[in-house]
Amino acid sequence: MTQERSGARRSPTGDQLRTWREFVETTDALRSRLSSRLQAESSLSSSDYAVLLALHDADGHCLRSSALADAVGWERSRLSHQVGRMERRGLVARQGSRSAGVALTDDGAATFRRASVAHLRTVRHLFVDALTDDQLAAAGEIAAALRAALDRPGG
Amino acid sequence: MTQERSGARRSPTGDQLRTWREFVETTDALRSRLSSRLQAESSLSSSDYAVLLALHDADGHCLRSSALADAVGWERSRLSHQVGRMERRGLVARQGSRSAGVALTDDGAATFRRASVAHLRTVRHLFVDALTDDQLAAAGEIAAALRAALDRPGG
DNA sequence: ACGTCGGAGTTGACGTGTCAATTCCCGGAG
DNA sequence: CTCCGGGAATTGACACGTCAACTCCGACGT
Repeated sequence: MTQERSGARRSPTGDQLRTWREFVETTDALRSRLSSRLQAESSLSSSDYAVLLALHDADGHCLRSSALADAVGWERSRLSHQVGRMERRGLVARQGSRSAGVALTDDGAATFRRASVAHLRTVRHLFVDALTDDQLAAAGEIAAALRAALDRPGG
Repeated sequence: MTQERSGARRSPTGDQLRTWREFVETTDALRSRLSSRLQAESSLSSSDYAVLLALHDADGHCLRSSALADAVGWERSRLSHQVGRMERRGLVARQGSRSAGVALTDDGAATFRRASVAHLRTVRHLFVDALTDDQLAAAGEIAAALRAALDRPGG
């Protein structure tokens, strides 16, 4: 990897900072574009979609809260609020008492299937097709390197 | 499900989708890590920081709302709410009547300077130092390519 | 059996982002 | 001068995320 450049902890150079800003602003814009497309096409937020996806992939279209939180990688309380809102809209249903699990309703499953077609097309259009094969591969490596830095103890 | 023959609008392949998910989840995690560091070190949100940065760079530490909205790339109403909150905390001040502009207070300028040292160190640590020189360059190219796709008419 | 301990799940309060009004101000037409 | 149109800026209502309580329930030791 990058070896120690002279000073231990000095600021990024102007070029590095420019790259950083371009990178973060663009990924932000991409995220928000995808989210508003999803909203416009299917009346779902990205969070809604993440939950529907996790439940759709799950056995019996049902998961316990903790497994679901794990699958989407969220805090418990965030999930609880999210599931509450989705339950009000009829996309999911809580099973039995306190800790039985969350299940996709038929409506939720149908909504997800409809949404995912459009969503995947958008992903292809704005990400996959926007990059060359080399760039796509590089994007994967960059993500892995960033993830490694995040997971490093001092991260 | 996926037909081989239809070229134009088919779904991403499994590999492409994996890369996408890894990419988006990692950039998300990076963003949220930076944001919580900033919060812990300086009691500023990323939005606060963006506004302070734009004003700090501005002539006279002051900008009209529309110029500021432009600089940070936000909706007007989002900016208005944000400035209102920051004004309550004494970081910025609205000038005169309705549309004169927003200025950095001394407190805001000092807070920004203090925050930026720590923030830039974190950026260096989690982004610049996490990537090889080649990866950093590739990140810039990827951002440019994604930006181009976003800006394209049909985007 | 009884207590109590701890983790899972929920709730409430609050800061934040978005959308749809609404207000304010300015410049031109009558 | 007065009225009107339109853009800039603000506001309100609501969806969302986070943090800190709080509730529930089952496991364990005695």
